[in-house]
Amino acid sequence: MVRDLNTAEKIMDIAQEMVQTRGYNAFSYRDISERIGIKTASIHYYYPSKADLAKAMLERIRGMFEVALQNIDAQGGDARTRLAKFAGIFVETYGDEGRLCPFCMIATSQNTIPAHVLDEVRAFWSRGEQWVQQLLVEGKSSGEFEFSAPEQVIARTLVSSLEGTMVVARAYQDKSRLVATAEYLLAMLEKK
Amino acid sequence: MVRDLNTAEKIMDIAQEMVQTRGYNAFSYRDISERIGIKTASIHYYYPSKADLAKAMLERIRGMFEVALQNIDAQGGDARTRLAKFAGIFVETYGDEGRLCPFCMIATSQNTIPAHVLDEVRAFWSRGEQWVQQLLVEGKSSGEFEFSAPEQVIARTLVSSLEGTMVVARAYQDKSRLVATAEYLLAMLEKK
DNA sequence: TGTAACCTACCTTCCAGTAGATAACTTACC
DNA sequence: GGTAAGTTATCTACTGGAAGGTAGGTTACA
Repeated sequence: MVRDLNTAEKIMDIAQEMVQTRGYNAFSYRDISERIGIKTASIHYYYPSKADLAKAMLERIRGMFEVALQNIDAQGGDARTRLAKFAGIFVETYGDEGRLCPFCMIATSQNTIPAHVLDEVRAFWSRGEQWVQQLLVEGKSSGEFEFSAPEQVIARTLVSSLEGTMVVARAYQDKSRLVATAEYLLAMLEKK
Repeated sequence: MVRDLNTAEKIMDIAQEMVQTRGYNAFSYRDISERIGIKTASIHYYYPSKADLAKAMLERIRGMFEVALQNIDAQGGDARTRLAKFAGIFVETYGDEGRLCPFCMIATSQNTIPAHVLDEVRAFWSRGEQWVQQLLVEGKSSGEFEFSAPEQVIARTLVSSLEGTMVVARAYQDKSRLVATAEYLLAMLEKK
């Protein structure tokens, strides 16, 4: 028999896609099993419970997110450019088929999941907000940005606005809504 | 026998609360039946399918939203005040227990519901955006607001940002995130 | 021989939805 | 005013399927 050492990842890939497109409570182990051709019991072998699967999936995405942030930092450039790349992560996630943010999807299901899964969601947003906040401080002191509100408020607004705009954009099947809002939010920070 | 003429509304009340707190795919006719003390078959008498229930519920909320908008207009006041009242609708919806926007919740389930239910979601947002856009035009011509982006982009951003911020605020159980973001988004429109 | 990676078979619970009965009230008509 | 017919709102009982999860067996490779 041909062994596939990446079954665990395949499971997560499909779970992630389904969370992004349908939501946590609208996909089942059966859905996954049919897609990759194994039985549902085999999925339980890798992820004993659905919450375990969700948590592992969110951990993996957080890791990828961290890499993306560090890549942006490594590439350098001015604050405006880096912030645009940050927003670009959300636009890329949305893709062509309207994939929403997995953390946002889990957050909308928060009263139906174990509390420790929600820890992942907060960890993701807190990290993103912290990264943006730092960038705002830099951009302000370098004179690129001009604003009077606290960096924390602006950073939080940026992140949560992108999350919500992904949801709305998909309802209209209009990616340009996401792009336009991202551009507007960034433009507001620039010197008049 | 004592008739209760409001069973249909009771059903919708509970359905709405559950959509806001748990999401469309995380509540059942059984949940409702247990709460109001009737059998699930009786709920089907009023709303043959779950999608019918969702649609009726969204229609009702849109009606209440329309009334709220007209009340704001009727009360008058400057553009900034009226826009703050608009944002206040979202803050009030959030309440003390973190109730999310029913339309946002349905939108995150969009690939699991009939298409005509999503029409309600778009109708809600389109109406809100249109109202805000009109207000932005007024506020700019009166000199209250100052901005260079198209009114449509700003209106869309305002609405979708509030939606997303409700989700994030609930994850942190921190209503002040919602209030702070609403204030920031409004402050950005004011003359420097 | 041990273990990783599956499988079959099963359990319990839940789900949306249907069929058909029934009791209570309303209306129409004599 | 009495009664027949229809309507409303609820019930019991059920269906077929899907859900998450478990127990224990099998296969294949190291």
